[in-house]
Amino acid sequence: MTPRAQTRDPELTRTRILDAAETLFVAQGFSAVKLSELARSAEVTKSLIHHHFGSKEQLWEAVKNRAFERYFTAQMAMLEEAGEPDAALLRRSVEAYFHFLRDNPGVVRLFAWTHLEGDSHCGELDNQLVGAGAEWVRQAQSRGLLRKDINPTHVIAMFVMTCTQWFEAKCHHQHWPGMGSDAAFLEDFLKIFMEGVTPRE
Amino acid sequence: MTPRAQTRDPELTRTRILDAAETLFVAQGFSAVKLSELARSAEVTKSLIHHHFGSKEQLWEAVKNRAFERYFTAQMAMLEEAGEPDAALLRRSVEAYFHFLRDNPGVVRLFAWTHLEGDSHCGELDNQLVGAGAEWVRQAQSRGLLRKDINPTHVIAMFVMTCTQWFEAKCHHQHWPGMGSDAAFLEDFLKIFMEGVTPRE
DNA sequence: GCGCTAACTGGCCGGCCGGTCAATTAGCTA
DNA sequence: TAGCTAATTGACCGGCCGGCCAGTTAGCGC
Repeated sequence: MTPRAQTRDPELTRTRILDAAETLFVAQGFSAVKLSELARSAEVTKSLIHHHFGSKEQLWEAVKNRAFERYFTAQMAMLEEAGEPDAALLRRSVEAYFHFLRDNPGVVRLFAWTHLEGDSHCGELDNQLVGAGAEWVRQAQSRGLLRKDINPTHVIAMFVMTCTQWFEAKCHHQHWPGMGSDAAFLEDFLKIFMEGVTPRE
Repeated sequence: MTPRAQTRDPELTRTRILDAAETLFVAQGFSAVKLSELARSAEVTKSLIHHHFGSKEQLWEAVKNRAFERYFTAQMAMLEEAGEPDAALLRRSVEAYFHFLRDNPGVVRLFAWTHLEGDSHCGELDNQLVGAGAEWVRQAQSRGLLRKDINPTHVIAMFVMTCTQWFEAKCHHQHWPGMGSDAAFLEDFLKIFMEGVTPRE
């Protein structure tokens, strides 16, 4: 390791390590990543990683925490700018979530790795999000905008899970005969979903 | 390794290794599994694993192939006993798929690991399944049992993905406020889904 | 300037990883 | 029963893994 610029910037170093680690962890998962590879990719020494993060496990935690905080704040922002419940809000929320995942494939994979690890921490993080979403559904139900015989949390869960799986298992179903594009699938999902949650007179 | 029963049974040995490997791979993923641990768990020497399967990668392939073949034949059987299209068949298929995944949690995790690896092989395997399912949807559409303005493959994909994600990300959403049981979620999903695919007059 | 703290380096280590190999032996065939 | 094949063993290997540590030095407070 030839000594880099004579200047020290611990904060920058931390983020350089975090960025490189996120890239590698997202791509390969925790145990497949080698610290030596990570050090090379972040252009730092292995010792520096230990200096800043203690151990590989702790670094993994730091990567997850940072990513999920980003996810959480982004979702919170989307939720807040949603405004008053009206008939089209649910549709717009689904579209927004779908596009968010499409534009942040790393988040999807990070979620998937943590699911497989059985790590429920990130799930707890969006209790607030889901709670708020479910509350909105409840209001819409009482106003007669959505059918009343469905658990509000299940409405949120259903579209969140469909969007997530669409991107998580893309490699699996993208070659299925007759499968359409992102946009085409979203459109068909919304047709079924919106029709399914609309109250019948 | 104290020599086991004096009897040799290569076929049994193979399946013992495969079984132990499946358990460990399902639980930890490919790279986190150590051959030494696997050997201990299968009550076999490490060398024997290499003798029968060549390498860790080849063993992983063998595990996946066996599991997906089991999955495939089980699904094929379900498809064949489905019989003639009628209004309730789609509902029964969703329930059957949901219960299959509930009773075979290993399959769900195996799918998830392969998705993260970007392995599309298992996805190709069920092209037949999806093709047959989509064909059934198409027939139901032309008979007026299902609405016609939706891509048949997307109908299949939608319930497959929802069921999969429900079990794959259980640790994530099981503590969400208001989230119900397996049965309650399935019920609500079916309410929305069936209502969404039913034609409107 | 002076000295302290912490960022940073490079060399090192014990352990264990996946894999190999020569030797042994069970079980089948003729 | 002799002989061959392949299942099975245990000792062994090179490599590299995560982690440690003694030493160097930049930057900041005084």
